[in-house]
Amino acid sequence: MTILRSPAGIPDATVARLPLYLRALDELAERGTDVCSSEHLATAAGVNSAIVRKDLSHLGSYGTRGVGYDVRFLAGHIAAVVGQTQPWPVVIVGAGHLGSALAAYQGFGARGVKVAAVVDADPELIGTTVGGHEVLSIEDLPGIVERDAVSLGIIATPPAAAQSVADALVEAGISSILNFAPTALRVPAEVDLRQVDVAAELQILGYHAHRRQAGSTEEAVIS
Amino acid sequence: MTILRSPAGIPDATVARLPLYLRALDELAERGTDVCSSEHLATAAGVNSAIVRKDLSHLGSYGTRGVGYDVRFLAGHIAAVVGQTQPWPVVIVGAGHLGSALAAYQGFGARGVKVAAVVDADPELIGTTVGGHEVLSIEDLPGIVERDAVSLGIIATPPAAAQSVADALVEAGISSILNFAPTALRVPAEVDLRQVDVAAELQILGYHAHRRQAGSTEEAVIS
DNA sequence: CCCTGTGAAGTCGTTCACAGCG
DNA sequence: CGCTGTGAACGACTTCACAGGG
Repeated sequence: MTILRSPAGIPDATVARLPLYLRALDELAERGTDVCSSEHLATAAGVNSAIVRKDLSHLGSYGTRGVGYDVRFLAGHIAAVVGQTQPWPVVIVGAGHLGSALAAYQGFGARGVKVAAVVDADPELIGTTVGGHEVLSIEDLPGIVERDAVSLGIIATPPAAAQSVADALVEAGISSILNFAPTALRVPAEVDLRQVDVAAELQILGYHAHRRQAGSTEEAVIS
Repeated sequence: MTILRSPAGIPDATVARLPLYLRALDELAERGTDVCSSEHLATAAGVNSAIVRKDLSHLGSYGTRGVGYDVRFLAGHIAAVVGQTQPWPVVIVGAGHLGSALAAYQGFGARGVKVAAVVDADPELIGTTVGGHEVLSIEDLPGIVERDAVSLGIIATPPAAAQSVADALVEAGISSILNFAPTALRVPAEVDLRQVDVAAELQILGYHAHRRQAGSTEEAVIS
């Protein structure tokens, strides 16, 4: 008999949407909604309802047919799946504009993230305070990582420094990296790397804007 | 006969990689590389070579068989496709930590983006200077958009304000929005919307980190 | 001979549509 | 009767493998 369906092998696309559902469910809960349909959750999360049902089915989650999902129960379930039962400690490398903004960001707490430390290589910045965190030396990384059992690192440095920072993070034992520097990083296969490139996002938007403008005047000439 | 293959209908996945190629090509050009193979470009951009060739084939771009691609020519061609022949003016809404960091970001210039204005709703912030830009009132949006022909907007406000800001941007005539606020925005279909959610990225990384840790101890119990 | 450009195959994700349960 | 959960159809993207040109 089935006792526990361990949520193994959840598709990446689904995993990427779980945080959206979590956020949407938290909002619904705050507004006093106890139960919601897939349709309801879908609009709150900005996706369509078929995909919500398919995604949730991957977690082996139980809704009630004819009724919907228990908001609090589902939120707790998803939180457990993403390992957000207790906050993840994160180390931010780079105390420039972006690093400071991230260090000061108030929204992390509610999303299961807490800033363990901010480090930088620049002696001028070390010792200053950003977002309530004293900036430490990047030399201290190994100690910080071990002491707070940090497994997530954020790179918020200029591109030229990003690769060596990544190496240092891996060396210190960090296995998940979020990189804001516009560079392709080389990391070992077991390290999980995600990229945020604001300029690239704008260029993608630019492409579509460009097509909208040019679309009417330009014409394809084929054959 | 085929005179011009207008690059219509480029797959979204390809469009999303064009900025990476552009960045990689610019780096190669700076290092004095004149010609590069798909393999070469692939490693510089952090993808694999088959996808580079397929992507470039969508642009109708010409490499030389047995040799590779002319770095400068290809960069110019991609820049033209994404509409980056001249910088896109961008308006940043929200002069908090994140908005300030974006306003001060030095990397936009090289990537075909220029900050046209920074606006905020908070009277305390209006008139201050962030990243060399005087913060203007959000009331001035329509004027700014029209004067500088801005078509890209960045939302860097608290989530509670994001929807009304989006409405204001659309109202002012902006058709492409990059949203940093963790909220699902509702915009007209003709408006292009992209989302950057740092906390969500960290949660995704958290999921994998969680599985790495728990994977060995937990076990699936099926049937 | 090497590297591009591309059909074909394979993989992954989404959407559809409905059976089944509360 | 409504909504979940899911097989099946569909579509998109990636990878393979090789024909073809410089």
